[in-house]
Amino acid sequence: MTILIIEDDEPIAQFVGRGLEAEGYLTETASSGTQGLLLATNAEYELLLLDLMLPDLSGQEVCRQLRLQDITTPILVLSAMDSLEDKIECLGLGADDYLTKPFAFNELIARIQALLRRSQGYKEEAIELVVADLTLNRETREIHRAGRLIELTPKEYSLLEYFMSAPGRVFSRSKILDQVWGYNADPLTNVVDVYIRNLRRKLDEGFSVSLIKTVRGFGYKLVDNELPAK
Amino acid sequence: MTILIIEDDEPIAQFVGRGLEAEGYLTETASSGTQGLLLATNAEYELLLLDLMLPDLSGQEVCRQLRLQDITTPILVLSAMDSLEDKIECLGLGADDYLTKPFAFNELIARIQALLRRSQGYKEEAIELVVADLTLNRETREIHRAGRLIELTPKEYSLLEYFMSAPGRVFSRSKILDQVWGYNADPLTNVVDVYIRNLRRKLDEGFSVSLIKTVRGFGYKLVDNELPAK
DNA sequence: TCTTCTGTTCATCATTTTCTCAACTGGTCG
DNA sequence: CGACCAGTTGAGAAAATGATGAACAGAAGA
Repeated sequence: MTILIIEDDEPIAQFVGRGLEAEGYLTETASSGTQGLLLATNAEYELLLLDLMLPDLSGQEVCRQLRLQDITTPILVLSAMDSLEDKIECLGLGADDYLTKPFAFNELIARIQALLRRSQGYKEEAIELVVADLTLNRETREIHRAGRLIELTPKEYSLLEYFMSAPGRVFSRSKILDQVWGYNADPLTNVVDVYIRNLRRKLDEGFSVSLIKTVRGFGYKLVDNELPAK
Repeated sequence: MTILIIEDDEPIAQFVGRGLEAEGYLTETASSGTQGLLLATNAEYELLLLDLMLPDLSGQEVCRQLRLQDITTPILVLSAMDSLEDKIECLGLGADDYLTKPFAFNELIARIQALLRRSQGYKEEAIELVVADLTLNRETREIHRAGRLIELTPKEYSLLEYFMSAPGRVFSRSKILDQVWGYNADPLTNVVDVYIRNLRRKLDEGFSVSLIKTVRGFGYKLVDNELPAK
């Protein structure tokens, strides 16, 4: 769930970024058109917030290029220009929505949610995830293993939630970094390993069966729900 | 707990908004049909006040779209048109009541209360909320912990009521801001933290068990009523 | 009008979390 | 056998987060 903010005005970018983070989104910022285009082309984002007035490459151009490359990430244009033509031009170039500055933060959130809902379809998210004797409740944020409450830090929680969304599936380190950390700036980091370790310590302590399996050369996976074939 | 006013005539919107706030409601305003539709779709409101004559998207259309999306928030239409047909058309589109401008403010209040009463009747709102040894009585607005009366300011009361409506559930700061403060113009404020602190001071003073739990990195929750999962 | 009470912001402090680093383990393969 | 690779682990510095007290403005009430 990462949102890319392409905006050269530092204070605005920061304001929007922090606000979105308070809403629970991950955010990244690009401060120029070319940088934004580059990031949007090479990483997966849930949504792009695009300013029109950018130093090197205009927002319009960023938008056009992305659509030319068949990148369908929803684009919400933020602009100081209030003219109908600008709006129409942007929508013609492939933007999905258009919001005029200054705007109420509320409205920004509403539009983002609307776009996300539209792009993700209506897949109902389960409130409680269950894998083997492990349960994760999204409403209370509580995790139990065999009835015992397990306390996790936010990152540990996100990581486990990600694993539990697809039990049995193998996730590569870089995929995990992308989805849980929201960026892949440093490909040499071993945070993932470290967090797997922390999770293992908290989840498996006192139990005989380990829930997270290492897949050598690929990554990690959570044990499957299915009964072991015997 | 918030009423959304969809009205493009600034003075009227302000007049109604202030009046409702004086009555103790939280209000928000949308100045166009699309904006109103957007907000009503993506945030939770208790009631919508809908003008028919709107710049971009007519009130009728807003009404129709909302009902198409299965959004059942009560809608009170405000209109300058006094014809029976208009009224019938609106009610046919899913509006709940119809008030002709100009109207007496008193009448507006009366109809709003009627609608709220009707819509909340379905929800079967409990008069007394109970969590652990804490009780909140909506009729007397009294709060007791272990029999001891606790005095709260209005904001503290709203906050606690919100928490008690879903014990055990984790609420993010922004969600709390949305629901209790009714806006999030400043997503960076820490009022919520401060109010939690006030509540804790008043609720937990002299008791050994704290009722409000911090969920680091996410928000707060009230202790759960349920027995621990076995 | 004056006073008190509420709501809110701000700065500071303590704690927890995140992440990097470097040493370590154990299997694999020349 | 020894070098190497992939992953594991512990420790600690740096950053983020939450708790708290104080200050203050504006609203409500006397």
